[in-house]
Amino acid sequence: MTIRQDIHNSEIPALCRSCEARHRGVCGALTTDQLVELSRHTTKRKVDPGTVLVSDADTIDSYANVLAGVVKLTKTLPDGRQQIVGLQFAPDFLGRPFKHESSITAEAATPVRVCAFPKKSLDRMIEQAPELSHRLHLQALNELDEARDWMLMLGRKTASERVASFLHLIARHSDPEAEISGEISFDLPLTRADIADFLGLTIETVSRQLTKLRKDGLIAVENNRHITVFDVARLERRANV
Amino acid sequence: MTIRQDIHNSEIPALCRSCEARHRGVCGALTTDQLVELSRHTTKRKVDPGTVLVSDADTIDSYANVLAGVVKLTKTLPDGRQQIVGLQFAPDFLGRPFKHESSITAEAATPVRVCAFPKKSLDRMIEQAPELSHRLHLQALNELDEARDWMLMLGRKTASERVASFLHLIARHSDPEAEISGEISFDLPLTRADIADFLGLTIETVSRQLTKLRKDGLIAVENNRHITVFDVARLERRANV
DNA sequence: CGGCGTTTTTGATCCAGGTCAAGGTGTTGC
DNA sequence: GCAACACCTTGACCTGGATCAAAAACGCCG
Repeated sequence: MTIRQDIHNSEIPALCRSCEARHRGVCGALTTDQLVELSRHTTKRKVDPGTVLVSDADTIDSYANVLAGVVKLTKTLPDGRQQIVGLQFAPDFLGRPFKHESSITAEAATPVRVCAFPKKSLDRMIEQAPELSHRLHLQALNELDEARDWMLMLGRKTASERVASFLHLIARHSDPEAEISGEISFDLPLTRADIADFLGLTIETVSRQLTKLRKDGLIAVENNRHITVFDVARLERRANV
Repeated sequence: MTIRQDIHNSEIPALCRSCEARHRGVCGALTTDQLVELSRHTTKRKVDPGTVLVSDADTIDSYANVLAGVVKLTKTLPDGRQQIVGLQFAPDFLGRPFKHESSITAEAATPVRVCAFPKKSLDRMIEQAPELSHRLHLQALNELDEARDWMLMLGRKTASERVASFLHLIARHSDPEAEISGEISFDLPLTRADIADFLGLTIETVSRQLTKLRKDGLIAVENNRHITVFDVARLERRANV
């Protein structure tokens, strides 16, 4: 008990408090025993933008929680055309349960902190902890819903609707509680190239659409990264959400 | 025991044998008790193409197994632009666990047989049968993988690659065991309009690309629906899978 | 079989967004 | 402070696929 308490008061809580934000992490679904076991194999890492966390060539042997930053999931055609197929924000879970190879590359889009643990240990725990399994199921369904919204965007929206949709997505993520109509500021977690790969456009088109939004007085841009949206509701209308 | 055996030999087995094909159905994960309970509220339906099974306006109060045919999941923008975001083949499970409203419309693309049961009953069983929950989790992950392949297609592939990808998808589905290189025939489960909504194109472009494939000697088309692919490997190369 | 609505194909034209090519703007290190 | 580099914007032009219009093929029913 003292030992457990010890661990619980030193390493694990820090790990878990961040995992637990917004109740989408993994740790809160585990018993103290499992946490102790897991923490033995856990490694926290801080990685720079551009670092590849999982390559589509690899076999997957670890999972991770995103503690801070944004991870982009990409797919690439043989000739280099690329598409971002998912964005993982803290505290999302990173990994593909029940499968040993990935067809997806995961790469840090911003400076990222992750907390990684071996697939084996967690897979064992999934079987024992229905609550954990349920959370992972929920995240999968959630990602599926997002992917489908995104498919509508990729298949049917115009360039200007796409860029507005993207800004709206980031705005909502940066402050989920924000007023529907009103002003909101945030830093873009992606470069223009990433935004283009996200939206299925080129960087030139993204840039032109941002310029248009700026000239229309809907947003302000500082240092290419910091965005202020003056009227979220109007942006949303442009996005055709 | 006799009663159970009775039921098991009359209604349920028929239902389950179809559900169970390719091990993606729901029934095989249930105990006999649960099957008996479920079968009390189960209704099989045969529906014509175009019938809406779930509307995005509705609240969801039932699940279903697709026993035969193809169901398309669509999203529509206010101005009518539409995108197919999922295709459910038999014996897929149809429904969104843990949520009471859908942002998606499910519509029969071909004549379809479904076996529907109330959400409530199954939700209760999910909690009691980890095996069932696990299967649904697997299907969700599977659909997520498919959605992401699809996003790459929608974001980055050309019209000709898209149409080839589509034919390849249907070919694989119609005979998963088929030779990689060789001939294969099948009926398209979708109209040109559906194919266009699937691929993010217009019907004219789909038609032109099919004509091109025909003129290139890669496929033959009879009655607008029956397709023969002469060289699956060559099609796959065109698709840039 | 022939008439009629629906679906598909084909053709002509147009335009949103891609491509190519400079030029700006920040950021980092010396 | 300024050189070097990475990133972003702007402009000119081009093209793949959309749009509009019409003809052809199919499917259904009397």
